[in-house]
Parts: sequence; structure tokens; C-alpha cells
Amino acid sequence: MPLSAIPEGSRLRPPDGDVVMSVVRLSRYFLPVLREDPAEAEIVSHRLMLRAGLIQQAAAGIYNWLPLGFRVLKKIEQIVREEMDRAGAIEILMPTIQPAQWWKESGRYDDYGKEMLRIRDRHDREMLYGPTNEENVVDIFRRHVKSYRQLPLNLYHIQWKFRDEIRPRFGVMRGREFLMKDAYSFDYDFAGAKRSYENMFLAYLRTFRRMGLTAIPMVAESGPIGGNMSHEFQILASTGESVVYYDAAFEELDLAAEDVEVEALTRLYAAVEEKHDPERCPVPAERLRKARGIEVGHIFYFGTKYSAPMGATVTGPDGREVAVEMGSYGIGVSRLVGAIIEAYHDERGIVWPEPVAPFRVGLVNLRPDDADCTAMAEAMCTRLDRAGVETLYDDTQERAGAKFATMELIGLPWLVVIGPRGARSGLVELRSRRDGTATELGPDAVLQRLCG
RNA sequence: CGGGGCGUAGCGCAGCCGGGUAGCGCAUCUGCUUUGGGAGCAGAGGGUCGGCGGUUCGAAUCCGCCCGCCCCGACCA
Repeated sequence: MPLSAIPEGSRLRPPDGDVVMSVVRLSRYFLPVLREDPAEAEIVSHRLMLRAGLIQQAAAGIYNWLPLGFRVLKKIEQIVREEMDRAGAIEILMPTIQPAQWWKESGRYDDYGKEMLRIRDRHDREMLYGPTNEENVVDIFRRHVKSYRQLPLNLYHIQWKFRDEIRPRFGVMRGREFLMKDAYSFDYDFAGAKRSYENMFLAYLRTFRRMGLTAIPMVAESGPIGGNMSHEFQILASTGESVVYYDAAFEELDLAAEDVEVEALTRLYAAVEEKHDPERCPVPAERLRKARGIEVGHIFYFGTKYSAPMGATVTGPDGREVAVEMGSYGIGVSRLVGAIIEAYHDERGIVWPEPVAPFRVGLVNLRPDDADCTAMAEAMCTRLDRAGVETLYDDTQERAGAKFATMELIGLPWLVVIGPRGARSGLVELRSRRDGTATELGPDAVLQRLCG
């Protein structure tokens, strides 16, 4: 087949033959936006995710991820991955389907109830779609780790989970199937487990901050996972489900330093409304903040709850065999997509923080039928691609109003507008989605602003 | 799981009470005009009315059963 017969697809192919990787042509892309609000969506993030073509429902609490939504999901996943790796955790991938036997060993097979999706294979073996992976990771650990010298160890994966919620709702914020990062720490003793816990605590603050979010860790019940040291991380959003009180110090944390005093951070005050007692609150009024939050992460220390019954032991320096001390650390990756939209949107649509935006730039060619406009736009595409700027190039024949409305709905941080006016004067318009400010610049200046 | 509601064209909805040839807006397709904020005109296509059964000469409409989805409550990354 001659090269010219191969469909170009959505990637741009510039005249010199290089395949462009950063720029996507809207006319060849798959972006099914909805002009009207779907009837089933109640909350703003769910409405916007459906309207902006991020997801499509398959069944109650189960979603298809369409191209734009999938890009965001991958961005979030990658930030989580990088911060886990930075914290010394090691990525693996455990299966979605697990044998029931492990759960019978840990004693959770009966405890977990109807939330766990139980299935049987063709040989009538009992299996389940994992709602979490403590048993699975303990099985990996116990078959290979025998000595305290191999500790500490932290294994994590980013995998789909299924919890058969009684009532899934709010789109991906409370789906039945969801993508979660779950990490599991193994230590020889409590002191080590506490260090592992604090290490994850800091990693979580860094992870959420990189996404443009303020995360408030609050002391939590440890629930069915068990244990006695637990924090849940709520990100602030005006539409959040719970009301939280917290020390303003959380907003000013310096997380970049190598020697962050994590233990001090774990003691900063934060509480959900139900547990907040104004009389006994240790934070002075001028430093107390009240806001709404959405839970996006939860960390637990639970000691030997799983290692003891499942026989995950190591031999210590004294020659004695002990069950390892464990913790587990979850981040709702798919939930974060909805949570970030709850935190960042306006009446026109989504306003993505740059680190998680599906594309950094929306390049609007107002007149694809005009040779000058198109030449200018395609030249800009090539330059943006060379600079590695992820760009969605709107080369469609829609009218200006429809193009702007779509771009504002999908919320890319930067809009570059090329029209007949600018094509004559050599200027393009650079517009910020966040504050709406627009400036007329030459192509060089645009590149500089976006890359400098 | 208890309570409430909804399933009619891709999306949003009307029609159902009082059974009688399935409609509207948007979207889609064709043509012409238009082109910096969701265009105009003309034409066209698209429906097992969620499913099964019943009543009836005749069912989107009445009755029964089932399925799916949404909302409110008790639980959750």
C-alpha cells in the first residue's frame, strides 16, 4: 500500500513527512459533545463529563472512557505513578479477578457482603472481581519475602476495582467500577510501619498538589480495612459532599523540601463537620477554615490484620519469625477526574488545571476554507508539535460561536485563535480559559508564552 | 434495601388521563447563501413507543409481569 493511501487519522502529518505526535485534528478526532444536558446527570461534574464527551455510561456505575476523558485519566494516573515512584513504592499489576480462597484465608470472604462481586468460572471455582487487593499482595509477599533485611517494601498498582454499591451515583464519583491506585507497605516493626505511613502521607499531599488541588488529610475511621491509624484526604470543592474544618496551615505547606516534618503534619487539625467541636477546637479562629470537600484518598495502618492469618512472616535479627506490619494506601484515580471538575468549572464548562488537561492548547482555525488562515494555523500546529505542546486543532467548518462554545466546554487551559483578521495582520489571539484574558500576539510570542 | 420518578428518533421532550394513521426542538444528510460567539432558506433520512403477555375490531395510550435508568435515605476510593 502506498504511503499516501494510509489514512492520516487524527494525527497531523506535516509536509516534510514527520508524524506529528502532539497535535490532534478535531475533524478526524472522536469528540462527541452534547449540546444539551443529559437527563440522568444531577451534579455538575457528571453533566460536564457527559456533555464534553469524556465518558459514556455502559450500566449503572459503569462507564466507557471516551478519548478526551481517557487522556485526563491517564494524566492523573501518571502523576500518581510518578509520586509513588518518587516515594520509593514499586509498581506491579495485580489482576482484577481473584480466587476466593485468599479471602477465605483472611476471613474477609464472609465479612465483605454483597458489595463484592462473586463469580464462578467454568469449573465452578469461586472467584471474585477484586474490590481491593490486600489478600492478593500478601500472597505475592509471602511467597518471596522471608527476611527483615528485605524490608521495608511498598508495592502498588493502578488497576480497576469493582464494588457493587447499593446505589452508584454522581457519574464516576461513585461508580461501581473505578480505577484506583492502591499501595501496600510491609515493615518489620511498628516504627517502620509508621515511617512508611508518613512517607505515603507526604506523597499524597504532593500528588494532589501537583494536580492543582488542596488536599486536607483528616483522621478517619479505618472501616472494613481495619487498623488503628488512618487518614482520609479530601480535596476542596465548593460542591463537595462533606463540610470540613481545617487549619489554614494546610494551604501554605512547603512540600518541596527533602526533610519535611511529616509527623507534625499528621497532627495539624482537620475535621469533618460532624466531629468538629468549636469549643474544643485547638485552632485559633483566624486560622480556622471551613470548606466543602470530596474524599479522593484514604490511607490505613493495620498492622498484622492480613499478614498474621495469611502467614506473611519474616525472620528478624533475633532469629524469630514475626508477621509483617502493613498499611494500605488508596487514591481514587477515576473519581479524581470528577472531583477535579467539581473544583474547577464555571458556567461555560470545565476549567482544567494544566497538569491534568487532556490538551494544553486548543487551536481554533476560524476559517478552514480560507487559505491564509489555514496556512497560518498549520504552521502553528507544526511549531507547537515540535515544541511538544499537546494541542487540539479545530479545523472543522463550524461557525465561530460553536467552536468557542465547544472549546470552553472541554476546558483546555489555552485557546489560540486564528482568523482572517489576524491572518492579514500576522497576529493570533491567545486566550486563557481560567481568567478569560485575551492578547493579540505574533506566532513567536505565542510559542514563547506557552513554552517559556 | 425502603421511598419516589422515568423509559417514545442520536440528545432534550410532547402525546398516555378520556384507545383510532407517532409528533416537536436540536443533531444528521443534500443543495444554495452565510462565516470572530451555538447561522438562514429549501429538501431528505431516521422509530420493534424498554420487553413479554393480556383486554379490545383496534394499544405508545388500559391491565399484569419482567428489565433498565435516575433521584431521596442508611454504606463507600
